[in-house]
Amino acid sequence: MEELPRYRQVYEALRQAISEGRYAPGDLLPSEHDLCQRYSLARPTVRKALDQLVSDGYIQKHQGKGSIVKGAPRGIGILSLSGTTSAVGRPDFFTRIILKPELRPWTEAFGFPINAAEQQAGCIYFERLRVLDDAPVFLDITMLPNIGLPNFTSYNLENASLFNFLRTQYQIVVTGGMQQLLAIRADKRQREYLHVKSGSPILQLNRKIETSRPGFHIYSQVFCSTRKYGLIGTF
Amino acid sequence: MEELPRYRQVYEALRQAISEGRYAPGDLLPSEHDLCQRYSLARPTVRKALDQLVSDGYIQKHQGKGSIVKGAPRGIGILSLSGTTSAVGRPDFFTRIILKPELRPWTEAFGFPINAAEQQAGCIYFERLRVLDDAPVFLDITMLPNIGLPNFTSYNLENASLFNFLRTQYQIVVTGGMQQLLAIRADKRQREYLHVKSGSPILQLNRKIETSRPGFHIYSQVFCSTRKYGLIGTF
DNA sequence: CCTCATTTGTACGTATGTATC
DNA sequence: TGATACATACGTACAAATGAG
Repeated sequence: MEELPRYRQVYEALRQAISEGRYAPGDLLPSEHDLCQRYSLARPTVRKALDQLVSDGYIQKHQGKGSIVKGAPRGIGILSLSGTTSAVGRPDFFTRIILKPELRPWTEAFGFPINAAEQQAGCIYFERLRVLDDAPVFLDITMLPNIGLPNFTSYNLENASLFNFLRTQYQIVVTGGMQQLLAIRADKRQREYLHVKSGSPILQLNRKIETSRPGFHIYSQVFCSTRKYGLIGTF
Repeated sequence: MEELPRYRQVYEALRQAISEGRYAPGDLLPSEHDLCQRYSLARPTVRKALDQLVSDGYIQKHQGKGSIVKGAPRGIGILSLSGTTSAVGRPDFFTRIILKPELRPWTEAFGFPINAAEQQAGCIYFERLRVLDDAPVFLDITMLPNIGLPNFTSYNLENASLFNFLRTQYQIVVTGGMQQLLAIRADKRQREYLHVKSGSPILQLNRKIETSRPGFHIYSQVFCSTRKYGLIGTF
């Protein structure tokens, strides 16, 4: 097991505390000075953790005042960095495999250009349905290049987060990405999986996800009915 | 005139260089060491600028390798922090006022709760249409509390960014926010302004924007036809 | 209105670890 | 293997905003 950096440990501890309500919205976090003492760290280290909390929307900082708790970002946070599973963060959220991972040639990558190495390696393709509260929420199509992923197709992704899976099995971590958003009319297949009526408007997300492995990208297309839940993001 | 922090100056310089193509996608930026010498700064300062470029999607960093230029984020970047005008960044993008700023009582704020001070102060309400390439793209409804904004309704927002306007006139800067995304069917009014057909799917964004002034929020609702352009964001 | 303690913001310098080539 | 480049972490100093008195 690998040790997290110290600033990350502080980040995780505070994030958890906020998520559990041990710090309520409107509260002030302990001052940077206090946190330094509490964790036996220097101020730049603590500040890095706090910066991360700000950019994730958990707190807001004001000079001369302190760090104000905003609370855990609500809703379905697929717009943020975390994978869908951890972003949604509800125990009744689960994943059903529609189409098991299989090897294919690349045809296209949701409008994103792919590089030569990816093209040459072929594509691992699979489809999943994300279900919340007994209702289908996301239809999720994923493609990734078949580069250095031994036995990928034989594993079971049923209820593991893809991002966790890549991290633990292959030491690949997500570092960022870009996404394009469209409003479309659901087609027949999407209607069936998402249980929406004919012609219903749904969201389409095309995502190109960067990883710690240079030149290795995850391409993902998500269809989402927003009738019950809107997608939520912070910035 | 106020001096920007040094890390911000470096950020702006590099951002501009990337936007203008002086560093092309795939290029390596100068190393942190080089940038330190070039700008006569210490490494933490340069690193802060680079961190910002990473989180804005301009570059990607890899340990042992360097900072790889990704290029300027493309498309209509309303999902990012910048205001719409600067995010779109095209000279043929402009703003038409549909409804001039007027004072109203608060009724609701796009589903977000508002605080007592905001409720008490009343609401400045206005509507704008954003046009690109002669085609309407956004219908933008904005509400903000009438707190410390003398003469706001008498100014002309026609082609000024709201965020720039608040910054220069009132020293209010945007620090972050949250947004909710929905796919909806365009109603009659939206169809007329956005020039879409009956029943067309469009995007609805509800945004609550935090500012440097504690307790002062901007509430904004954006309707967007994605037929020609998709919304783009990085994460 | 001013002062002062507190708190965050900016910036420096240094050291060591680790990934890449 | 070594040189280079980024990652983590420490300690220090001063500036600027806030809020209490």
